[in-house]
Amino acid sequence: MNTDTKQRKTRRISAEAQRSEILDTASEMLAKSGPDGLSVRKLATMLGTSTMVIYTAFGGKDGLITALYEEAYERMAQMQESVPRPANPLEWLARLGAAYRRFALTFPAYYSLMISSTLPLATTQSDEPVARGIARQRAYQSIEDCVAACQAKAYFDPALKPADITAVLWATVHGHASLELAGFHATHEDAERAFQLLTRSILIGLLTGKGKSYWSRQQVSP
Amino acid sequence: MNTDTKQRKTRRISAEAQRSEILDTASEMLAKSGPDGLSVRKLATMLGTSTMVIYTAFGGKDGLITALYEEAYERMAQMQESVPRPANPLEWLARLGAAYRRFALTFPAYYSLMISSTLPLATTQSDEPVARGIARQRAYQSIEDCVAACQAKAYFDPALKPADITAVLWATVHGHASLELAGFHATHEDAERAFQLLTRSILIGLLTGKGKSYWSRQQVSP
DNA sequence: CCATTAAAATAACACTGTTATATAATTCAG
DNA sequence: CTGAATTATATAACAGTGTTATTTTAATGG
Repeated sequence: MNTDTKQRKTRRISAEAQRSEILDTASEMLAKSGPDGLSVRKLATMLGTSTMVIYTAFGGKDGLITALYEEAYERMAQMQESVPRPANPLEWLARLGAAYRRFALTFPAYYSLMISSTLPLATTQSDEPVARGIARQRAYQSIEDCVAACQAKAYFDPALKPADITAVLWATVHGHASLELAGFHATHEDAERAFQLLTRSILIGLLTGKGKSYWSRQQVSP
Repeated sequence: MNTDTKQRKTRRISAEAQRSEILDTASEMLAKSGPDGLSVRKLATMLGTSTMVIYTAFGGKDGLITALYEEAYERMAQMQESVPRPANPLEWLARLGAAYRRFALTFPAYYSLMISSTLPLATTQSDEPVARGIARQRAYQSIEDCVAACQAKAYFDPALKPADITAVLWATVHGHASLELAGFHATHEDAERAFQLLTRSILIGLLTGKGKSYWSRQQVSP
């Protein structure tokens, strides 16, 4: 019988355990010092190792940031999926929007990493960009499903392209979260009021007659 | 008579001319290589001088970026102010929103600099942040005036805080521009359709009954 | 006209990401 | 189980960055 049954260990711990250990420390660094404060050398020193372990595990800083990027979308996807799904898709949509904002405010470093266009975009080949697209897709899935449900109930115009509605909703919550994180609003109450006005307005603007009647009924007597 | 009538020249050209010469080259660099590609050393080499001239003129890279930041808001303000102002404020508002998007698409480097929160924010004292606030104020002025005009005509609910409406409109166009620049939309047509749907929806959602009647009249028979 | 002063060039410092080389540990074959 | 091949780590060096201290140069004012 072969001895391959014993688990392969590279050095002391498995490669994946080391990968996640690096990622954990890197995410701390990211949350504390921001994307610019993330240093491969500091990270290695903080881990008590050499810089090479980051290179063997992630290929370099770009690979590390890409991994953090995917981690950010993973967390976003989890937060979106953990939103309770009420019977009515309009209520679901409102909760999804609130969850998006909550994610941005809870993990500002991850969020700013997600939206920063100054990333290693055109890196090697069509390899990492694809993986990035997959990670994003899961985060978008909930809102796409919700839009489809709203159109199925004719709350939104079924003639509209679902992707267009999704883009509109995404731009709405993203625009607010981006401004709020940038310190646009003086107080938290101002930000809260603006978010409420924004989400209610875009909903009203998108709703059909059937959607509006349901919405107003809910608004009046909740 | 004194010899002070001759214009004081520091070296070869005036300090302000040198400042703008540096800023011009820096903006080219910014537009070509993005905020990360902006290097003090490369800039000095490109100018045929030493790095010290940037330090004497701007105090360092942070000061240079702050100057570019103000330049960006200056251009944004000019683009907003150059928008023709029709008699009806709703049409004006639509054109202001289109101008915002046009600015982002025309000067993506300046725009990404404006919205990048990873800037030398808490730098020295309460000196540069104030100047930054002033530069922003001018860019916001047009939309604030427009909102006030819309509320005066009761197109928007006069009971609402003008700042809230402004924040909503700003988040809307900013959210779309940010997503479009990040490559969210596959084609230009998709982006165009999404922008139209977004701006029309937010307007409809914000308008009062009086505003809606005017808007639909315009939409039907333009 | 010369002494003072301010600016620019030069060189050095502390840092960054990355890579080439050498060392150590692990794996695999016999 | 032992020796050879492989792989990961550590070390050191390279090219680049922003910044600062020092020296040199130019412009100013008495």
